[in-house]
Amino acid sequence: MAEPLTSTEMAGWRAYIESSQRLMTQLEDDLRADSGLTFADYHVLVLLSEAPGRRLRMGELASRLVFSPSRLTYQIGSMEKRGLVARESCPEDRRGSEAVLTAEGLRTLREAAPHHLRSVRAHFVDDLDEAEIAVLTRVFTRLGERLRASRSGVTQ
Amino acid sequence: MAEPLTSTEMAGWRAYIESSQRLMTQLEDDLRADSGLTFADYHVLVLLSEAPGRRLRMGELASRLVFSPSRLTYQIGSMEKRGLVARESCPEDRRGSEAVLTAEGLRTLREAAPHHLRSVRAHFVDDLDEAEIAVLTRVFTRLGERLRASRSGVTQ
DNA sequence: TAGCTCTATTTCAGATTTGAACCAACCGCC
DNA sequence: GGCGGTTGGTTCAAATCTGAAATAGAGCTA
Repeated sequence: MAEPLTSTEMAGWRAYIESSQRLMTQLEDDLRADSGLTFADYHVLVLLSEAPGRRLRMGELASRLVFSPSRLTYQIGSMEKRGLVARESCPEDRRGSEAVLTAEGLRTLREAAPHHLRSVRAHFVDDLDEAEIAVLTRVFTRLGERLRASRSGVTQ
Repeated sequence: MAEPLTSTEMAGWRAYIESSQRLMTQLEDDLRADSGLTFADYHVLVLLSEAPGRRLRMGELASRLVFSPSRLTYQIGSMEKRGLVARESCPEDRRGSEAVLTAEGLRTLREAAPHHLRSVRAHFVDDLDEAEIAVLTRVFTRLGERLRASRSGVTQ
C-alpha cells in the first residue's frame, strides 16, 4: 500500500499508455490521408452500417462510441453536413432522434475500410502473435465489461 | 488479403479500442475529481519530475507525450498560468525553450499521485494477473519501439 | 560572412470537445 | 387530466486541439 504500483506494473502501464497514443496518432494520420475521415467518423460509419436498419438512437451510439452526449451531437452534425448520415426524429419517443447512414455514407465506408484495416494490420495486428491476440482480447473484453458495469452505477 | 482482418483479430482490436477509451474516460474523471488535473497535466508533471534538473526541452517533452508541437505550446502555457511549470529559454540553443517544474508543480504532483495511482490500480491493474501484465508490457513495449522508429523516418 | 537550408517553437484561424444549463417529452401517481 | 421527477438531446460559452504559416536561430558551404 506504500507503493500503489509495483515497478513491473508501472512499466506495463506506461508502455500501454504511450504506445496506445502513438498507435492512435498513426492510424488517424493514415485514415485522414487515405480517406479524409476522422477515427470518430469511421467508427460512426461502422456502427451504423452494422445496426438493423442502418440507424441508431443517439444515446445508444454515444454509449458505444464512449462519447459524451454533446460530443455526439456535434459529431453527427458534422457528418450530416458532409452527407454521410441523416438525422431523423424517433417515432416511438419524440424526445429522441436517430442517426441514419446515407448511401453516400455507406459508399464512403466501403471505400475507406480496406485502407483502414490494412493500416490497423500494419501498425498493430501484424506485430502480434496468436497467443498475444488471445490475451489482449481476453483482457480488454473483461476490462470493458467491468468499466461498463461500474460506470452505469455512478450517477452521484 | 480478401479479408484484411480475421474475425478473431477484429474482436481483439475492437475490445482494445473500446475499453481503452472507457478506461481513459474513467481515469480522467477520477483525476479531475481528486486533483483538478487533466491526464495531460499529470503526465507533464511526471515527466518533468523525473528529468534531470526537473526540466525538459519542449521538443523532447512533446515527443514523449506524443503531442504535436502546437499542442504542447498550448499545454505548457496553460500550466504556466496555473503556476505548475515555468518556461525558460534554453542557453545552448536560443531557438529552444524548456519547461521547468515549479515547487508548486512538484507539490501538486505529490498530492495527486497516490490518488491517481490508486485509480489506475482500481480500474486497470487489479483486473490483470501477472502473466497478463507481462504480455501487455511485452506487446506494448515492442509496439512503441516499432512506432517510434517508423514515424521518425516519415518526413514525406 | 553571406546565402541556404534545416530545425525548434510559436502563432493563427478554425474545428472540436467539454461541462453546465436548458428544453421537451415521458412516466408514474394523485 | 395534471403534477413532480426522470430521461434524451441540444445549446452555449469556454477551453482545448489541429494543421498550416510564420519566426528566429543554428549550421553548413562557398
